[in-house]
Amino acid sequence: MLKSHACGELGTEHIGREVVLAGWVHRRRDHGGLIFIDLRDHDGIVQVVFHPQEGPEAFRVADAARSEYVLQVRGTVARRPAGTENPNLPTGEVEVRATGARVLNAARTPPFYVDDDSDVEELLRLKYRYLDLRRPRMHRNIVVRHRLAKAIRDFLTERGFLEIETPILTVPTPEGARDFLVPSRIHAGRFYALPQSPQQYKQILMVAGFERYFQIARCFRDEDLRADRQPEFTQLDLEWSFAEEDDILSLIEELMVSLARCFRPDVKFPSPFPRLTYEESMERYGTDKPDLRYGLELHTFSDILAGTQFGVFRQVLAEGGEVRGLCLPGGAEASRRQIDEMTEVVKHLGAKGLVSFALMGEGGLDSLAEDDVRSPVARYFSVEEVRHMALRAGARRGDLLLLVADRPKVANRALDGLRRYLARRLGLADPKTFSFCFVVDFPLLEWDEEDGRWYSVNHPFTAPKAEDLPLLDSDPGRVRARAYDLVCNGWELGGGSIRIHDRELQERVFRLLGLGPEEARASFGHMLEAFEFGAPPHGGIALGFDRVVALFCDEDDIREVMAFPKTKSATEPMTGAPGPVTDEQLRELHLRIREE
RNA sequence: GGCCCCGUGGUGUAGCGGCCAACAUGCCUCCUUGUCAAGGAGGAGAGCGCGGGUUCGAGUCCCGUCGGGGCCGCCA
Repeated sequence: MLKSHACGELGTEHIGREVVLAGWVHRRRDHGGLIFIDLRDHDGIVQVVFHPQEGPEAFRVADAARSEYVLQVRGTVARRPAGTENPNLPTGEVEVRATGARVLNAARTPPFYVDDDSDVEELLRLKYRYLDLRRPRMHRNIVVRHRLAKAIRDFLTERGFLEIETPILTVPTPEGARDFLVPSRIHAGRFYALPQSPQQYKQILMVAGFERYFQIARCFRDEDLRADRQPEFTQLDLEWSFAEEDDILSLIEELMVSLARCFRPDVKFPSPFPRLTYEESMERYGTDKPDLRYGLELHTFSDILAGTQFGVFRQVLAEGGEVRGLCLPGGAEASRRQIDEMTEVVKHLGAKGLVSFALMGEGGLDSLAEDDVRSPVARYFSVEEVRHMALRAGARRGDLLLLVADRPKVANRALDGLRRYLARRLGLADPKTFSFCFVVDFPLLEWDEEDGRWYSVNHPFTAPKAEDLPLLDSDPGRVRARAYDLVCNGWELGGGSIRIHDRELQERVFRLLGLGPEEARASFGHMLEAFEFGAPPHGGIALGFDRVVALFCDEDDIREVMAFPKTKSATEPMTGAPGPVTDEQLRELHLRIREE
């Protein structure tokens, strides 16, 4: 080894010890007759002092060293002279007095500062990711990622779960996200698909009798990227035979609690995790992944406004739309400009506009008078209507009612966005709270207007709730699934379901999805066949591991917790992926590039 | 597929129709023995992503294009 100690581990207990360190020049402070170098390695930073008398050779090395040079330093750990301790550094009570040093490798001047504070363009960071990852925060994120993975493996191993690998080269499926395809050299015109998740394999493992499976699995989806979505990502995938909803939710709750206690003792979280139904979540928050750290709950006012004089609302209601909205406490004083901004937010999300009512004046709502209601459209609304809405929304004088009228889907999307916008603007979301919750009872199916057919909300193996089975033929849209999501602070951390283990029910669901026996056999024949050989009832869940890590690292973008993420346009600037291939490679794969 | 923001020395920004494109930081040289974003003095370094247009004149306005980012759609 070229080093005896790590820079970051040195402390007062090492005083007097001779050490050999190796690391990078984090910062160099040249006082002419005395040079300080902050030496950084994987574990941290320590100050090295170079005296021309104590180590003339070492001093010459320090004189020539520059940022990011790789140095080996021999020296003695010493207590810093009184008054020169650095409380900002974990090793700040000591320093290493260099007696010898050599340059292990010089370095070009880095394109950006290796420092947490420098705000560098994403492209540059990714192109020089090895420098970006040297920054303490990024470095720490990758370490935390590893520790979380280990903690999860230990937790599940203790509970009898077995980590089993599943193939990366698998078969394309018609349902779900766009597949990444890998052409087969041996079979002309045929393709492997990279797994969107190990879904089918893990269910087959249940049929194989392993009962408790998990995997920290790489997954691939060829869809557009977001802050919380990469084409290549990692799932904590889990499947459990003979388990029911409560077993899986309890297990996941226990797991998250143990991780939070261990990794983020500074945060609060609810116990037990609240569970709300999909319907309730949509009604109260307009989304299936609500941020429960703050209120601003949504309300429906359609019934109150059934006889409204306001033409815009009347028309929306006549067309089957809803008038929904929320109350912004203390918002009555909002400026025209602020309300304009809120209007922009909802318009960007598809709403036609935003109607506001400021409740002015003093006293209870009973005494609310026409003059107390300030609104651009006040003249179309009676005081009674406004009072009723205010009562339902729990509003008081001094508050602001904000209304959107549209198809439920659009109104919810707009109000969810408005709610998050307001929370961000007003700083309502406490960063020291993990507001975990489970959203349950998702609908099984969703009607697609464009394609004119039903789609699985989760995936085709999700079991319907037993009490809703009679609706399967009569009113498929109302059938609820035995599906659940884990949500935290507005992030969908994961989801899963109890699966169908009965071949006949599976075929009914396939039929509803427009898959006849032939097509079903073509795509899922292996599953159907496996289920004929004694499939145990089973269920599972998959958590977005990158999102979990980001949550624990206090990052709002999963790229910050991935070593080598991709850009928004799915490229990898360091290697240049995706790259071109030779004609010979194409020929072997039986492919030809079509000129557009 | 749609909407929005950004693109100026190595890095981060300012400049928003007209003197040699400014500031900070980094870099280089010199000075400096207790700093820790060390300090002081001096210096080099960009013609404003790319292409076209408007104009007497364009980082500055317009169109296109490329790249980065945010959002909607998409993501079983």
